Amino acid sequence: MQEYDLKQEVTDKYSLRGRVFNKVREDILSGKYRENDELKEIAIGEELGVSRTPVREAFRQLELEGLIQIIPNKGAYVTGITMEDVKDIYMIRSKLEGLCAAWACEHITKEQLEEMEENIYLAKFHAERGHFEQMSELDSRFHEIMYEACHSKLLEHNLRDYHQYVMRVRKKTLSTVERSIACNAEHQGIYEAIRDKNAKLADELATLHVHKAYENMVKNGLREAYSNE
Amino acid sequence: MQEYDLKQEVTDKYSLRGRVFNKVREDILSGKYRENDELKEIAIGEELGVSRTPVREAFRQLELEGLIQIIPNKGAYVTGITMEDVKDIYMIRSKLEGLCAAWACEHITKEQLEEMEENIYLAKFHAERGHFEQMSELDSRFHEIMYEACHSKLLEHNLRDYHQYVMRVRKKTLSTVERSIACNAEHQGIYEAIRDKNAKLADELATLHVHKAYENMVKNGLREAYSNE
DNA sequence: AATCGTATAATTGTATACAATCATACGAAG
DNA sequence: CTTCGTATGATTGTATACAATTATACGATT
Repeated sequence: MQEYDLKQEVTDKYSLRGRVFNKVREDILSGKYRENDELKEIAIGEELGVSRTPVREAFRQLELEGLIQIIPNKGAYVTGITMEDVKDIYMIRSKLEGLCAAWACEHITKEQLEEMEENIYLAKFHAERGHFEQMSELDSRFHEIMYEACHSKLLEHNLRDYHQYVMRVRKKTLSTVERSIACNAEHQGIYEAIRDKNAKLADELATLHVHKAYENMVKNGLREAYSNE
Repeated sequence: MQEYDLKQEVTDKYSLRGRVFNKVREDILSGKYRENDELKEIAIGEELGVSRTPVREAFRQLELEGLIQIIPNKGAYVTGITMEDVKDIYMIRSKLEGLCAAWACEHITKEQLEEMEENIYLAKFHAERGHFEQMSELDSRFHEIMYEACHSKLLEHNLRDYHQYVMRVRKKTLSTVERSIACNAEHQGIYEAIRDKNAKLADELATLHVHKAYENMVKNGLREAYSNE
């Protein structure tokens, strides 16, 4: 698993296609490209200093991820994520994170448990002080540990994808001290359940955690969080 | 949504890349290519009478689907699906099909409900007579209707992907008269719950349905079902 | 003035040529 | 006999050329 990720990283770093893929993906998720924007192979290629070939290959991947839609002989158009999609993703994630937490009970390693504990400890510090950048990082990492610990490459892949999708939105959901503290407390609960090998509880708490995150986002105004400022 | 599917169909039919993608995907899922087989661009290209360019683009998509792994400057290797993966997929699907059924309660159309009813009626006929080919078709279609009816392009896409993944295995799970009849009865239950807008029940029944399918598969010997005869 | 058709430009689809990287085989040195 | 290094071949990565398709503009016709 680490091996695969390593390879992937190498690919992304050293192949032009990987660089194009990551760049365009980033630009779509960050909002640089907006819905229905047309992505032209030559333009993207020139911007990154590569020819059309790696751009095209990257486009095919982006299409499969659902970030762009390619109409044959016509062009590539940014699909974007609607508010409906965001809601759907949170609902799907709540189910899958529950499954993930339950599976993690069986497969998590001592090292992963220790990293979780450290993560929560550090997050407590930053949560109280409103260090939202660090909180976002720590939150991402907490979930990432769980994805790795569930020991299912399919579930891990699936959850990581969705996580990326809503990354931009998710950052905003941690932008209050109250939510940061509550979020970290929920992490603590999930951690303890996994540590105690209580799969049922871990499932419930992780499911609830994602629900809470979504509710908080809605409360704070999904519209503003979602639109590009 | 139909529009997208139509476009996709057109792409697959008329573009070389689409043809290559479908062909290789089919060959992997059908077991023609086995795990760790190396797929060479030139060989695949010659086999289908196309150049390397569309082959490479198809490979990038297959990589993202997780069906092959591309090692930079080395080659493309078939990943295959392990028995562990199959189990994971069924567990994931059981959760997501539940969600799908629940959402379908809100969004299903009269036409879709009618097609479900017809599907179940026809399946009863074939189930009792052991027409497994038709049963497999009908079963796929029943779930497909649900995917469309849930009105979430993300969930629909996700479930369809997994469905394809285990298609080959799934066919075998319907290879007894007893299971065919039980399966159809479960469909009937799900249909009625959706028809009555009982989301909670629909969720439970759909979740259980996938679990039952998996249990049946295990009982009938997952090993034989999975290996290539 | 409006509409249709054609010509031109722009863009994507595919094939091929070349560069870079990796695997293999063979021979020399120890 | 083993091992290392080099050379050769095979394969992938990228760029570019050409073909096919689509969009646009302009003029002719009604």
